[in-house]
Amino acid sequence: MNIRHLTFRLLQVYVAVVRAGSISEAASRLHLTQPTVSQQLKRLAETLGEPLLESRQGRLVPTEAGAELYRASREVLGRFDDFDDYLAALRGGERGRFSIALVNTAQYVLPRLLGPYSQAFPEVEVTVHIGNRRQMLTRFERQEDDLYVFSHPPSLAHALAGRFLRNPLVAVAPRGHPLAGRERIAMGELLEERWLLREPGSATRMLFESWLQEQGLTLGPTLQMASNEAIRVGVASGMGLAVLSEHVLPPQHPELVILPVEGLPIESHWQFIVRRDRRLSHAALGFLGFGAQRLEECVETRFLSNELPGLLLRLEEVQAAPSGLGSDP
Amino acid sequence: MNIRHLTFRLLQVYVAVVRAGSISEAASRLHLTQPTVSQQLKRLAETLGEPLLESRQGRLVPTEAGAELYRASREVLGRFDDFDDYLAALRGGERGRFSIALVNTAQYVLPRLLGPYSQAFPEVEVTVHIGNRRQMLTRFERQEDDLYVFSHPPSLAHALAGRFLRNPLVAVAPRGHPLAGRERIAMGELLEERWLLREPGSATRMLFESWLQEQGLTLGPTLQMASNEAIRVGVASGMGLAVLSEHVLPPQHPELVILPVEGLPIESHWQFIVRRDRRLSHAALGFLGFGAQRLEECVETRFLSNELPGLLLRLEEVQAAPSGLGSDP
DNA sequence: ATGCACTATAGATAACTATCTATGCATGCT
DNA sequence: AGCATGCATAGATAGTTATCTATAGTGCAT
Repeated sequence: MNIRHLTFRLLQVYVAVVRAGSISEAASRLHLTQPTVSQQLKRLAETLGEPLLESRQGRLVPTEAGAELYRASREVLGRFDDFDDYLAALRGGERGRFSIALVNTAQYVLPRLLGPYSQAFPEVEVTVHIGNRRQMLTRFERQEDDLYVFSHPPSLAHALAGRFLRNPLVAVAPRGHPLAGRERIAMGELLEERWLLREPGSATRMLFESWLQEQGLTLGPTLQMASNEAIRVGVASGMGLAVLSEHVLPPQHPELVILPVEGLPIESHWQFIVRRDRRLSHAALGFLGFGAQRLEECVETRFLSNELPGLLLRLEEVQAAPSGLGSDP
Repeated sequence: MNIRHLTFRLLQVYVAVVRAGSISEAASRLHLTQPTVSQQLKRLAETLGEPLLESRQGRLVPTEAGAELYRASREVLGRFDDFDDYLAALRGGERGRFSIALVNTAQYVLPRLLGPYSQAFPEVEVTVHIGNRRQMLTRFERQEDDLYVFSHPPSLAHALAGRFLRNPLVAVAPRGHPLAGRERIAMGELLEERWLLREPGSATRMLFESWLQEQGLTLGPTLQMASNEAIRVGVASGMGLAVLSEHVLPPQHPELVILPVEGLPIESHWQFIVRRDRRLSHAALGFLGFGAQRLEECVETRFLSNELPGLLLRLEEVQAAPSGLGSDP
């Protein structure tokens, strides 16, 4: 038999006939004329090289071969119905997978959004990659992920961005610091202190350094630690001062104080970055949609800055019809 | 998605592409040109409304939807390969089912053929119906079975016949019968004996009675029993005489003797009868073929009379191409 | 025997499919 | 920069399919 020209439609028609036990009846159920169904059947039987139905007491009954074809057809059609459901779930963003790459500092906050999302969409597999800004940039260049979180986005030539959270950088000092009570402090007064800095390649450090440059200031003694946590604990235990994202501080932080330095906090925003040239998975889109709607419930109001609806709109323009392949940059 | 125009061919092509990881490679494996495959893919993706493949480092890799389609396709194609095997087995007569209707007396002999056949083709389901000639005729009229075994076939207008076994009817008497030693006996001498007869509608009785009529004889006292076995035992225990198929007698029958009556044995043959208007199942054909080849090994040589090869030839002429339906008389 | 219900066949047509060759475009290696 | 490789698009064509209307044949029930 030549399977090539077998269509699913043909199987549907065949199944309908077996169920109806009559060609005419099947035809009317399928909204076709009787000769159409007769012919389809004939062609099917010829394709398979076996008669499929016999008339028995006025009712059409499958032959041995026909019965097996009926079984096969039902399985096959059922399998494709399942596939259809799967597709629907994919499209609805209820299922699938996406990966998201986070700049280190954002890991303190993103779970607030990811957690509720995963609860709502347990069938979606999310992969989270975390590293410093430089590492994330590499991933971005290589297009390894669906979504990226940066505070300062890289070139937006191939990407779209949407802010979703304020990320203020503040100066912190240990609780007993001499200037802790002051209403206003000039940065100049602090240059002789020892400063704890993140490693080069970190976004926090980059922001702090370019701020210093703007102010025309240069730090005195510094000490480098590759982790926000380590720095926070270091400051608390008197090793020095630091500029950190407010999100790094626990809600209660009795052993630390925020210094009211003039020009601080450095205002920045975390944003979701999406490559324009990579098709976004439905699941990732679903996640952004979830954020657009539910961000308010997930993060503290004072940090809120939800540009996600706008991002989604722009995405819709970019992501259009399906083609055989997703394009490759 | 519209499943209607989905062909198995399309799925085969898709599977080939996923396996090859490249359109060009798949095309060459399929002996198609690359644009052909490109287009098929495009159409497939459009039918399903989702992109199926992405280019990743020069290799085509399925998307989420594509991966699921690949799974579904393989299952579905596999299912139809199985179906194909099933068909092949059906065609080869290795599998399937048929039913055969036997005149009572034939049940002593047909198992000799059916037994070895079933051993050789254990996947074929055989149904055997047994009854007297009249009952079998009814089944024949109603076309309830694939094969029939008669000694005298009904009208052959709608049927083909092929002899396969001699069925001589002999007169039997109890061992001590006064005429048992004689070399030749005239039927006339036995008319006053009591005769045990099968019921009306039995073939054995019919043959005996028409033979008597030819001879211009009439029986004296008779006694009717609806079973060959009962009659054989009845004769052995002195209830009377009988005319029975030689096949009814066990190989050794010390308590019975065959009387050398003039004009006996009545010669008849069992034959397979096949309706011309009913498609014969491959399995039934296989059974006849088995008989044509192996009958010699299954029955005693003195009963042999194998016309089955001829019957098969005539059948081949009648049974032709497959049509959507088997025809209905 | 007459009619009803069902199936098969014929003939027509618009749409679609499979397949090709030729060509253009992007990517990545050297 | 240039070439090789691989994919996409365009245009052509023969063949196939889906579907219809009209009509003929068949078997069952009255």
